[in-house]
Amino acid sequence: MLKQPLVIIAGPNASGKSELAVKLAKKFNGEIVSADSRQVYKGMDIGTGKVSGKWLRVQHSVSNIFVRHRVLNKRVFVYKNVAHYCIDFVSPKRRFTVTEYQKCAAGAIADIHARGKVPFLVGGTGFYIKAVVDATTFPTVPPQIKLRKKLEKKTTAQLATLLKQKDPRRWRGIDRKNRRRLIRALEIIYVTRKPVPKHDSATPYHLLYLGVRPEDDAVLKMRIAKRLRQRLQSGMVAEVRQLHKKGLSWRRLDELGLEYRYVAQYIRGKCTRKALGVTLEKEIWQYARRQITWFRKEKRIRLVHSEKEAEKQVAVFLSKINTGILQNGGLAAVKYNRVV
RNA sequence: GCGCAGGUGGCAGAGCGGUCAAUUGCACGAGACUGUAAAUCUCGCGCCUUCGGGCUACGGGGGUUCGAAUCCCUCCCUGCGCA
Repeated sequence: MLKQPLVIIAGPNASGKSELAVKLAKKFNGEIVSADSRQVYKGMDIGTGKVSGKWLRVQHSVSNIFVRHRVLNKRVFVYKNVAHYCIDFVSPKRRFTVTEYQKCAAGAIADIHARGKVPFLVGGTGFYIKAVVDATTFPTVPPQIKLRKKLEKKTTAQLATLLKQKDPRRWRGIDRKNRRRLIRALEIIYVTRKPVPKHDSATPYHLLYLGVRPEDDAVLKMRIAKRLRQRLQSGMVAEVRQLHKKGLSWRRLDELGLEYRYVAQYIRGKCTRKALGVTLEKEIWQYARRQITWFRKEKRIRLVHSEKEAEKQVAVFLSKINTGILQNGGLAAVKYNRVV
């Protein structure tokens, strides 16, 4: 079977991924699959920089002979007339996980392919992107709350020793000071009664992996600062208040990180408005650094510095792909109808 | 001008005769990442190094001592109180 194309657009916070993606998707008959661990949540809009799309009913009228489509009358998140998937669909009260994301994204991609369109995987969550792009297999052990509580009582050193006994191979590779990882590894071992399986992964797609990142750190910093100011001015605090009112505990908000963590602290009177701005700007920058570290490691990435360059890359990539779909112009016509 | 309290690495802030290139936190830098990933975690952080060590350092200068960031004198600066 032929591999289907997948265009990835990755980059740190505030690098302009979303807008670029929409432009490219429009131009190349694409649809967007978001790869953002926070934009999946409903009600988290301003703080995540979610595009201001709407949930619309969509009729996919596919006129493509290769496709036996199945999606009819589905609701789709649409922004600037481009469909977005894996976004704005889960309750923030719940803890969403990579595997769930993986299923959602893989499904969306298959669906987009089935309709003869090009999927654009766009986001800043490296781990999520990797899970999809390499179809990583995760051990099928869902989080065991009770077990975790028990393990949580042990010291980090104890956990490490335990893991060393049960699974030396995993122990060798793991970050031995990271309790969260140790606990998960042990959890897998206890449930499956076997060592943690080796990771296997293989790309099921033809990839074009694009990276966006401002040439200069100073530019990125400025963009972060500017964006933050806008968020704070346009209801960021109210959004967090609203989430809390709807039942998100402070603890949960803290876990959600960045804006959600620090605005919640501000609301609880733990810092002044001014201090909030300062810390957040710093924290977001640090986060961007972590993202960059992740993507730096990804050797398949091609850095693009402008919209033009990105367009060119996509054009060349798609023209090389020999699926027939793109050449014969059998592109699906899609209509989005407003849902009340 | 007098009295008191201080001046330590980018900042905050320990140390108060040797084991101090100097606890710690923050900032900064690098990195990890097998169902929380905006999370979680690690390492580095005066200068040089053949990684043994070497050099310059705790406001400036001078002293005491085998030895000072730590004690004394003096100068400069800062904060508080009195003028």
